[in-house]
Amino acid sequence: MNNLPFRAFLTSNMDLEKAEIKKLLETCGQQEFAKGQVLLSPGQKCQHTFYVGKGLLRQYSLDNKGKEHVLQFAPEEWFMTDRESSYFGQESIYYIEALEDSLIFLIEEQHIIQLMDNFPGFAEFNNKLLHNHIRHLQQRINSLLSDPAEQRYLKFISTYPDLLVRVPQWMIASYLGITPEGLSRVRREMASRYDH
Amino acid sequence: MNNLPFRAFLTSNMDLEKAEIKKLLETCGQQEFAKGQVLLSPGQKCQHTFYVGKGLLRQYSLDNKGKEHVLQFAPEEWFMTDRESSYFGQESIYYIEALEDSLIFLIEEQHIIQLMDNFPGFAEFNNKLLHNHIRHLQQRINSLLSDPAEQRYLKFISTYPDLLVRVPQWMIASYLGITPEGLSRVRREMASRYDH
DNA sequence: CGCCGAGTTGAACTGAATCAAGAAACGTGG
DNA sequence: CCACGTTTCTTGATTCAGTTCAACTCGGCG
Repeated sequence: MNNLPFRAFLTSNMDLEKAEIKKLLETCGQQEFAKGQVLLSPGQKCQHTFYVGKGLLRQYSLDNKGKEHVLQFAPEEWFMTDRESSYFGQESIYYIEALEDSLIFLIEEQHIIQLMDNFPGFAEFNNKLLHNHIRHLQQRINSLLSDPAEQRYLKFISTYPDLLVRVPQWMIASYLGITPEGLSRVRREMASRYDH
Repeated sequence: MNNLPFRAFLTSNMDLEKAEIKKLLETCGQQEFAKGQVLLSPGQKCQHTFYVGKGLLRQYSLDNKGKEHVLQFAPEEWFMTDRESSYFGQESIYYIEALEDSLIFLIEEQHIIQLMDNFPGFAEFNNKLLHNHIRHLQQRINSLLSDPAEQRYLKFISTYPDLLVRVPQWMIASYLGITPEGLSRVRREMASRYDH
């Protein structure tokens, strides 16, 4: 079966040896999701960590007024899961949805634990992923606390230039914690400053 | 030497065996910090993960207007570190400061890696800590995106009831992403609703 | 006693939300 | 390939939550 995108990513990672990669690829499934398809809904337990081989996922919540709030995006070569749910076994409060037709590799939490127990290299690999995740979350919190809307938008652009063209503007607004109208105005303001 | 608080915490953790605990306690140092003392400043590399045996730490950043923003608090039995710095080796952009006279256990990143390599149980322990950290950060982001100031305050109270009395109000305001005046008004509003 | 940091309060202000409407882009079926 | 409805984006008018600035109180502490 064609697990090339995932295999290539794992191979490029220095921490992992052939045996570990083989074992991981054996135990993980893969599945195609059409644009708009939902991989996880509130109330469900998140069973997998998703690796995005192709396409784009987003995680979002719904507040009590029915408003969506984007927690994160995951384009190619990113992992996405609701760790609150998949690791701690709680019911999730989030949606995970495919924003494009996507090829997803699915890893079960128990297999991650097993691999960690058997391969120190995999434990370090996993450790690195978690630290990376924490780094992003921390930077985002700091930005939400410190920066006005425009700066958050600028940081978003420089961190995720590709998403700018793949994701509708109102979702970016949601990710930034402002309304679509708000982001529209921020953009107009920026543009007007630029051409005098 | 008296490493009892840390030993007790580690012993109560199911993942860890005696040998691992012994090794960890051997390699980690301990130090007392007075109230107000700074454990990490911007520009430095964060060399340690801090375990709080007694006392209270906070991590905060300074924005370009000189305003403080509290990233997190760490009371007894919590770990604190700037993982962006200690793991990725970058210079930190945060302060870590003791809010009370504190007894701190210091663990070096390299020792964590070593323990992970030698003890699968420790890898799982570490894994759990990281997942816990991620869970908190994610919940906070969701709250910052979804909830108005008052709800964020209510969540803070129910999550960290003890901090309410140990931390000055203006720091809690900073943690919540509002001004001290803002929080003062929120509290007045809540109180007035309560006694009619 | 006097000082200083913490908390409160009021008045004016502001960044962003809301509401409503129109324009542009997009997709789908005929 | 066009026609249609739907979604996205923009714009304006209004409202609102929360900020800013300044004054005042309170309690602890040298």
